[in-house]
Amino acid sequence: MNHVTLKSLAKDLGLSTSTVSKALSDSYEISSETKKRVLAHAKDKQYKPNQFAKNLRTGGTNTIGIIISSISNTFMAQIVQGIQEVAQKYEYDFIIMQSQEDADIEKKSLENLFAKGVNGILLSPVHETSNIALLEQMQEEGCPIVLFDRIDSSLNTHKVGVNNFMGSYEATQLLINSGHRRFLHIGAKGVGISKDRFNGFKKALDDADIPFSNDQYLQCTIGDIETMRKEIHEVFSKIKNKSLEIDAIFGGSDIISANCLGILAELDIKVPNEVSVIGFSNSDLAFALNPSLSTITQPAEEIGRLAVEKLEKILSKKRYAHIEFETVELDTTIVLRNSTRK
Amino acid sequence: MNHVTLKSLAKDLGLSTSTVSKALSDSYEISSETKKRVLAHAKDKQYKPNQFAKNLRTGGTNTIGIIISSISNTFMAQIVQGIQEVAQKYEYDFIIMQSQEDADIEKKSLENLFAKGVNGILLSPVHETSNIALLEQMQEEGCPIVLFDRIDSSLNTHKVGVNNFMGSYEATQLLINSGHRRFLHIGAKGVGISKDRFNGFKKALDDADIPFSNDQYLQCTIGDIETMRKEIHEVFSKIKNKSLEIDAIFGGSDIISANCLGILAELDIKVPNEVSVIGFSNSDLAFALNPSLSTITQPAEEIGRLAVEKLEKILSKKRYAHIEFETVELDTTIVLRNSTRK
DNA sequence: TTGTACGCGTTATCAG
DNA sequence: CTGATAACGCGTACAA
Repeated sequence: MNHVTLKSLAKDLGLSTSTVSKALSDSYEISSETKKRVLAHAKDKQYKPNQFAKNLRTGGTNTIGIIISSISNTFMAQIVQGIQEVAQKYEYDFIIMQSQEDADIEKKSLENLFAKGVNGILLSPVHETSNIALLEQMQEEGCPIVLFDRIDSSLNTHKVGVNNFMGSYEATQLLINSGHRRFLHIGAKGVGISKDRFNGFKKALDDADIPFSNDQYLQCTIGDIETMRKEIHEVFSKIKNKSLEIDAIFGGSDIISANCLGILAELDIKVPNEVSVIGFSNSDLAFALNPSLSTITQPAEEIGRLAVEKLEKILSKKRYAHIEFETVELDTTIVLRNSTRK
Repeated sequence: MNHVTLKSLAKDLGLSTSTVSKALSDSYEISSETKKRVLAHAKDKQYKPNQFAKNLRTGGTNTIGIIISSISNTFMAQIVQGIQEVAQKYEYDFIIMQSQEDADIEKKSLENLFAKGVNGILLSPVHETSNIALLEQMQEEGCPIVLFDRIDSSLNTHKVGVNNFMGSYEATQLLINSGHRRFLHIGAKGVGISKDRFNGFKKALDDADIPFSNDQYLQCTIGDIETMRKEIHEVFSKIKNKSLEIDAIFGGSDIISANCLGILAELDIKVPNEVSVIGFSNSDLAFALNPSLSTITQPAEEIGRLAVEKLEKILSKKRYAHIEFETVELDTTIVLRNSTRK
């Protein structure tokens, strides 16, 4: 009684495999009588179709590939949560791969997923130009790509993320309205959306006629956490010894924001008395920080959900050729906690 | 030029599919001359074997299933990182599923993975008795299971985790040595390893003749974060209004520890002046908290790596019958930061 | 050393 | 409404 297959079911019931197959897929060709018999027996025997045979036959895999920078990033984990939710709905499996902010690893992952014959890929690119040629080729060969989070790539496809410019603009404006004037903006080097975030920030300053000089903008290394900390530490030291006057720090990503607070504590710079801090962050721990961290929060799960929906849209219409690609920019939410002066 | 298959390669080279197949798998039956030709051509054509056909043929899938409570848990994310590392080495893919602390979802996930024909499963069980019967059945039917993190299950198999008793014992002892006497221990309700952690804690107290009453032990709900916070908040309120005298709080898991700090800050209970805090935690943010959180840290990635190695061991020896299962208990590391008085 | 032929479990086509 | 048959791409006895 090893494996229950179509054949074994057919034998049990005195039917042919094709009849059983059709019955199980609720084909109109089969009498409801037979369907009932087959279904009952299949359930009884706990029949599970062999996915590989199915995939081999149909060409599809019912699997989508996901490539993110790192799984141990709260924001990404939340997105994956959303992805899983909708993927389940459409009965997709998914394979997660990590690019670790490295374009070469990203390339390998893409090729790997493609070789596995995934139906489509959800990608948060390493940077705006990484592997564009490969991605285009994959699209042509019938493997649709949907970008999420980092949606500044020049690839022509669906993109799902947030309006980084606006989120940044509004947060900055809030800080300005509560009296902050000398800002330090810390962004991620080489990441395109960092530019949008910086631009939103800068626009708010300009609109309020607040001066800004280049030493108020740090583009720090991502991918290597130690280097990042060192870079931030260096600038904060200047704040500590008053060679750089700052009253508000704006962290451009989840990881940057978290590290800012830790380093400020190390240097014994009081938050928010000496300096306010606000940052893009989706960590549940933001509230646990002391002072709790004011954040610009992204609808991470919604990004994940929408990304799958977009992919499904392409997948379901594959044959119908021409698709109008769109970019969805969701709104961010600003949560003011205790790291910012009122 | 659609798909490159064995057949197409064979045609190109004027060979048969079987020769090509054997050449590609480096069979001794094929002349090194032919092998070179085939390999070169295959590389040229970017031939990728169809996994589904291969799997269908061989029965295996080269895929392992992973079931964890939640992907947005730093500790689990780190474990997955370790898993990925070793899985890559053995050329395994992996599918991640989340049980969300729910035994029914765990069951569905197990069945799903089994139906997919994964080679084996890495599982961090919802609790010590969840789905034991199913797991045993799956093992019998040739799907090996390796447990990690929560290794108190009665299932007979390889298990990889940490020595929770000792980690807890030593941490408590440290706090005792620095003068703490009135402890509050917060564990996760229904999770077996919480008992080990509590027992280690209790033993340290006993060995030092420190009295302990039941209201110094809170078993809080996991799976629903709001409920957890409410439960913790309630107890901490007693500390605040002095109806419960406590000078040290011991958080029994990553999530618990983080929430403790947040709630203490909310209630304006000074750490470590009024109360010291130490907790099991693997969050990178521990250092970013203010005061930074003293932690008992688990070698998460190593747990992941070892778990895959154990699984591979079973997989490679499948035919050789009798396997001696073992339980690996790695050591924890205590990192004292500023949340504990010296 | 190479080629032939079959089967893994499924779906799809076509005939009955 | 049902059944025989082919095919998906691969690996492997077995034959040459």
